[in-house]
Amino acid sequence: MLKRSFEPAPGCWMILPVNSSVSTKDRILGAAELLFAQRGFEGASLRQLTTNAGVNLAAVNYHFGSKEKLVEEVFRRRLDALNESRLAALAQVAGAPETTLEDVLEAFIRPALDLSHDDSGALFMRVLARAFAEHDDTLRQFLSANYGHVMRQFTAEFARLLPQLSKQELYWRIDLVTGALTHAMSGFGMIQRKSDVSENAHREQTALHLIRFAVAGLSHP
Amino acid sequence: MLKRSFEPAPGCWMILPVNSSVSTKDRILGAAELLFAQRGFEGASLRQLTTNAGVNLAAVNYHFGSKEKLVEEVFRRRLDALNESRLAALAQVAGAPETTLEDVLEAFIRPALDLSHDDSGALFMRVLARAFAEHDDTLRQFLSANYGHVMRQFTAEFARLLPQLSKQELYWRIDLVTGALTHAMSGFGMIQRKSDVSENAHREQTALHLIRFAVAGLSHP
DNA sequence: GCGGCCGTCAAACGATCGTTTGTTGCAAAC
DNA sequence: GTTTGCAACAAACGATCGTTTGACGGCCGC
Repeated sequence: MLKRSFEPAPGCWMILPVNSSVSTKDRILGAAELLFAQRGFEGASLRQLTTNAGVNLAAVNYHFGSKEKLVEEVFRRRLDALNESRLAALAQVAGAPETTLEDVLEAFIRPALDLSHDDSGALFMRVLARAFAEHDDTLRQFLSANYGHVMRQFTAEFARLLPQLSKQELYWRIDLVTGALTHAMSGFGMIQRKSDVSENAHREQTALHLIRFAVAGLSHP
Repeated sequence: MLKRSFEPAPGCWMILPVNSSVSTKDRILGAAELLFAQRGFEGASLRQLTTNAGVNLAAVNYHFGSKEKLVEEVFRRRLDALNESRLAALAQVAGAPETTLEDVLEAFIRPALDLSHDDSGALFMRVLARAFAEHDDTLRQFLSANYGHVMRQFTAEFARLLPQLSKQELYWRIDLVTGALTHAMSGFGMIQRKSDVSENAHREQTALHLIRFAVAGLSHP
């Protein structure tokens, strides 16, 4: 919207408004991520949200149209990048004869783990887990419509690597693995890393745990 | 409270007030379970809830004190019975030399699966999954204080059967299994049973899937 | 310098929230 | 017959919700 108004003069000096060290829109999105994670979509009020963001109450409806649209935008901002990374990682291994289950799972888990690196990314994982548990039809349709193809591509690759499983059996196992991963990523930090372990080493260990667990759950006889 | 007023004349004709085929309290609890599953704790209003239950708006605060206490009572009613069943089933196998991982997991999963048999029980599992995702401190403390000992007993038995795992490793795996099971039970019915399979057979199959998956996740090398 | 647009703001809108109040009907206790 | 206590009810409480409005100021193209 903001960018649209600059459209008549395309390219070049599109420095974006200089005063926006962090733009109002982004401040709202950041505050929304935090408050949605803490209080849920219904529990987070726009007044609390805009106060935390340091912007006017009306700014949400001005920039996003409604609270519901804001929720969608919070998801879109993160999931666009996340799923792009996942698909890129998957593309590097999909179809290759030497590809293992670990490789595919790594392509799925690693981008999410990287996202969880900074605090706000970890918060988003909580938001995502809440959304899963909500069983809200509007949100599920939005997620399915915009990102269903990612899940479908991964499923296809799993099916290739696990030809002995029936479709029914494969769906069951993927569903269970998804549950475990969502749960683990949203509770990230519950199993505290020891102070003598570096952040990087901790993430590496986490990825190992998740992948080994998922491999075992997917491929058991 | 209602029963207290009948206390002076104990026994015999305590038919309970005849008009209460279903008491007001239970009607509220039932409607709450449904509405909490559909709209969450914040999203469910007492007006909608009491309307669905066919009781007066003030009845909730009269019988339960507040909305928050009602939430706790919804959990207590189901979890008391559920965990009693789990502990009873665990007691039958815990410590025995011939006990397998499957036995312990069966003791944990079967009561929840039986609860999900009727619709309202399945709804409760959704409520439980939402509560997990909410990360609400009040609720978590309540759950931990009242039912933490169940998890602890099961963990101890898992530790006995998986002596090769470090404590850290065991916690990781139990956490992941918990996530998978919660996810699966809350989404119960997403993988539809075929019409030519009986309800009982479907439940049996579900239990098998869950247990095999959990065994693989817990005991992989 | 002027007009038009955009982002921000305080203020208010009607709706709905959880909770409280005061009354009524009714059955048990005395 | 009177008193007491419980349960249900309509009505209202103040607070807070998402959203809308209209005014104000700064920046652009002209």
